[in-house]
Amino acid sequence: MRLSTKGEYATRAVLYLSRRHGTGTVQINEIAHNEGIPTKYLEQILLTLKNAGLLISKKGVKGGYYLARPPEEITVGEVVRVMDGPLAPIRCASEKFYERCSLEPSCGLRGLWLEVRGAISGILDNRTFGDLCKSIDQHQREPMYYI
Amino acid sequence: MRLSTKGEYATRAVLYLSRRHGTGTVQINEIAHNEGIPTKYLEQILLTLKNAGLLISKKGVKGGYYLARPPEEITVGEVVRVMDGPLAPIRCASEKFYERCSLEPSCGLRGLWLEVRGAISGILDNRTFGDLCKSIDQHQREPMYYI
DNA sequence: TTAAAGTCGACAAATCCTATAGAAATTACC
DNA sequence: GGTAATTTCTATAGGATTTGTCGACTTTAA
Repeated sequence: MRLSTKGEYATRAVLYLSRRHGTGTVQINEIAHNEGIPTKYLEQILLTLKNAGLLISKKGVKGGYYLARPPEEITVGEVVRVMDGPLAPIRCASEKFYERCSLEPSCGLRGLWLEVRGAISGILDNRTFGDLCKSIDQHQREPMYYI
Repeated sequence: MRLSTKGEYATRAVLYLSRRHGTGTVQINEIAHNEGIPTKYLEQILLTLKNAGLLISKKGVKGGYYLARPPEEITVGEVVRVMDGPLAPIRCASEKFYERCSLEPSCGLRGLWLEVRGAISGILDNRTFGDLCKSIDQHQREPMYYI
C-alpha cells in the first residue's frame, strides 16, 4: 500500500519549491542536494510535473523551476496522482482512474477498498502545500536554509 | 498508493477460504479458477500465507488449504502486511515496519503520511474476514457456488 | 563565446509478476 | 503392499515495470 519513490520525491520537491515560492527559480541540483534525491532521477520527475502543468521551467544560466500556482492552490493528492496514478489501492476502487473489473458485481472486497480510497483522498485532496508550509513554520521558528 | 497484485490476490483468496470455512480443504485450482488468479502465482501466495501461520495445508489427493483461525479472527490488515509489508505509504510513517529516515526531524510531510497510515490501518485492522462474509451474505441471498 | 542550466534518449539494475519443470507427500486402487 | 493419481512444495527462468544512471543536445545569461 505504498507510495512509489517517484511520488515521495515529487511531493518533497514540490514542498521545497513551495517554501521557496516567490524567490525566483530553483535549480534541480539544489533540491536534489537538500532533499537527498538522485539528481538525474529528479530531472525526470520535475519534467513530468512540468508537463502536467504544476511547474514552470526556465532554461539556461540562472534557470530552474518554480511553481505554476501558489502553494495554497496545489493539493498533495494532485501531485501524487500525476506521479503515481490513482490514490485507490486497486483500479476498480478509483474515482479518477476507474477501470471495470469482471468480478465487480460479486466482489466482497470492493466496498472495503472504496472506503480506503475515500479515507486517503479525504486527507490528500484537502491538504495543500500551503497548509504544509504553515505547519512547518509553526513548529520550527528557524527560517529555511538555502545552499 | 496501490496494493500489489499479491496483496489483492491474497485478500481474495483468504475471503474465498473464509466463505468455505468449515467445509474441509479447498484446492488452489478452485480458488484460482473462481477468482481469476494465475494458478502458479497463487501457489506462491498461499505458501507465503501458510508460512505466516494464517493457513494450513494438506498435501496429496484431497489435499488443499484451509484457514488456521476462524474468519472472525483474521483482519484484512494482517493479510495485507504479510504480502505487501507496511500499510504506511512510506517506511518512516510505518508503525510495524518503521525505518528511520535522516530527514525525519525536519520533514514537513511525515505528519501527513502518519495521518494517512492511521486512516488506512483504522479501516483494515478493524475489519475481519468474518465481517466481510457477513456483509456479502446480507447483500446477496444466493448461497456460494462451488465448482 | 562560454558556462550554466534544462531536455532527451538510451541503457543498467532491481523488483514484481508469471510460467515451467519437477520433487515430495498423500490418498486411492488393484 | 506397491503403483498411479493428485496435490502441495521448491527452484528457477523470463518478461514487465520501476528505479536510477549516463552522455549528448539545446537554450540562455553574462
